[in-house]
Amino acid sequence: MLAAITCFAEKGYYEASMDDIAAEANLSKGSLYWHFKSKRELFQSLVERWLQEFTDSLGTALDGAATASEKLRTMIEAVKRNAAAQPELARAQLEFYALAVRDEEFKAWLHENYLADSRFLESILRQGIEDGEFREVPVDSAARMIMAYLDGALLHREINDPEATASTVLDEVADTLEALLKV
Amino acid sequence: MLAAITCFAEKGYYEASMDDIAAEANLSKGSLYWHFKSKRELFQSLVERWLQEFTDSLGTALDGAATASEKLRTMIEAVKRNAAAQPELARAQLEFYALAVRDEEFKAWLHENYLADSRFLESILRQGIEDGEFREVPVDSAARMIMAYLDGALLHREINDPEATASTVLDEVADTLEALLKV
DNA sequence: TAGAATAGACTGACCAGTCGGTTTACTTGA
DNA sequence: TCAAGTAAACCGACTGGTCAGTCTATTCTA
Repeated sequence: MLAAITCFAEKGYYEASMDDIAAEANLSKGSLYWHFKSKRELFQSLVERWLQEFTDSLGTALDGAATASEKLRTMIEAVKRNAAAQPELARAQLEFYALAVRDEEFKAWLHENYLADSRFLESILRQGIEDGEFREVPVDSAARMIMAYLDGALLHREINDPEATASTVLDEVADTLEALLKV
Repeated sequence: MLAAITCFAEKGYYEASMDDIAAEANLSKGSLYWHFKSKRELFQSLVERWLQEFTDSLGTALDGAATASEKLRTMIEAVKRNAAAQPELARAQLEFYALAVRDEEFKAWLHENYLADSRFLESILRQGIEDGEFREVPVDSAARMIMAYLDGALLHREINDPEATASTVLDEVADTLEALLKV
């Protein structure tokens, strides 16, 4: 699976062949197909693991964060950790979004995660507003905004500034969000 | 080229074959290759036109807008008009981003546009801050934030809410930005 | 009648997925 | 203790299909 991430990130889903992946993994094609019944399934398990890891990482990240902006930062910290743990994954992620547009199953997975993250963000925002820490903005659209901003920033990094680390980009996101949300 | 947009939007770059496009255009493959020397070149001219149209649309959009938030709205209006004129294009756009990650020429085009749009947004933000209309935020990161938010919102629409029109999404973006930026 | 435009059969490369056979590691029972 | 058994894991040649791009022949059109 590591080999697959490497190949997909380097060449993209369509241009990475199963032969490439097998070679990268020092495996024969036959063995590769012993473990995964198709290219799609291989990609699918990659995504499954990625989504799972992110959810876990987010869940544990909540401990200890008290104020809403601390929670927000902690959440972005989790994104950072994930990005740092597997830098190639960011590219594979874009590939995945492009595929998901045409794949109902992938789309459903992403949507589920999207809803979960939305709710999570909304609760943070609600708390922040109640505590007088954040401005009074509609929590639903603000939550969507944060998620769009996050994904958009990582997307733009790929295109406009591949040298920048995800970490740097995410620090700016955190700062900007705080500057915009705080009273 | 319309046929190509349709096919790329429906199937994606790799799964849309030149035969598909020729059929959609009621043309033979030979004729298609008489007009475009390769699949990449065909896609390239699509993007070229799209970027050009957006730049034009933006340029003319400036007339009549006085305050910074009016200008911001006018700009988003331009994005809306473009999206409305060719709904399939939004999907092709995501496809294009995914390709651009691995194509230096495409990447350079996007980057150029990105820089131009950044500068434009920064000038709007600067004006808004000077006029006391917007809060005092760093204009460079705020400009990046707006662009990331815009692209992110359109991306998320594809995945999470394909039924929503680009128009609806962009209205929310405009409102949210105003709510966050205004003093 | 030249050359712009179209037609569609054809080629060659590539690649997902298969298949028959081999190796490795582990169990079992005499 | 070890030979036989077995199943997980591996190997890579092969197949069938697809598709970008080519080529030659034909039809408009000015």
